[in-house]
Amino acid sequence: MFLKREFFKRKTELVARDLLGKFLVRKIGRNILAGMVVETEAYVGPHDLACHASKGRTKRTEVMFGPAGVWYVYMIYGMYYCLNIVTEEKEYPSAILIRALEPSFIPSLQSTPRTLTQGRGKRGGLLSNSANGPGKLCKAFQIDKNFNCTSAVTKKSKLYFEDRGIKIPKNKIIKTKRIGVEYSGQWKNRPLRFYIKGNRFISKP
DNA sequence: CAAGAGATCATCT
DNA sequence: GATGATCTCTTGA
Repeated sequence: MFLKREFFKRKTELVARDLLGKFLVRKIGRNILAGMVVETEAYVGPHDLACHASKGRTKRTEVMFGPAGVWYVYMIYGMYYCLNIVTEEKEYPSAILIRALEPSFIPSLQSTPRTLTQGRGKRGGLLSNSANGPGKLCKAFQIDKNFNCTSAVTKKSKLYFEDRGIKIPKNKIIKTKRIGVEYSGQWKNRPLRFYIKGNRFISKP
C-alpha cells in the first residue's frame, strides 16, 4: 500500500524512523524502479540550525512550510540532488532527507526484472553502491528539480512510497548524528540520523 | 586505510 | 562573493 499524507503529517523524527523498511517507487515510462529505504535524516523545524528553513522563509524553503507529503528537492555542491519529503503540519518547516536505498527487484513485473543499475557503470546485478548516498540515489532514480514541490501522496505521482509489510524492529534501528552539518552548532550532534543496523547499503557506518 | 582536493551552481548576503 | 544535508579520485603512510 502506498503511503498517504497522514503518514507524513506527524513528528518528523517518528516519520524518519518509520520510513526505514518502506519502499521508494519511481515510475519512468513503463519501467518501475524501487528500493527499500535504509537510511534517513530528520530536519526538524525552524530552530534546527541544520535545517535549511532555519534561515527563514525564502523561495527555496517555502515548500517546507507547506503541507506534508510533498517533495523537497534541491541541488547541492553544484552537482547532486538531494531528495526530501516534507513532514508535519502546514507552517511548521520540516523534512526528511532520504539518504540510502537497498535496490530491489519488482516481483510484480513479469518481464525481465529491473534492478537498480541506472546510476553508475558496472553490469547488472544488485549494486551496493548505486543508491548508498543522497546524491547517488537521486542519480539512480533520475530525480531532479522537476520533482521539487510536487506531491508524493497522489496516485498519479511518479515518485512515492509504499509499505510492503516489512517492519524493522526497534533494536535494529541505529540513531546517530547527521552527516555534513558541522556548521550547525549544538544541532550537529543531535541524533537525527536513522539507519538499519548491519545493512550493507547505507552510506556510512 | 585516512585525509584532502576539486568539480560546479543555486541560493542567499 | 561565499558556501554547501556530496561524491570520486588522488596522495601518502
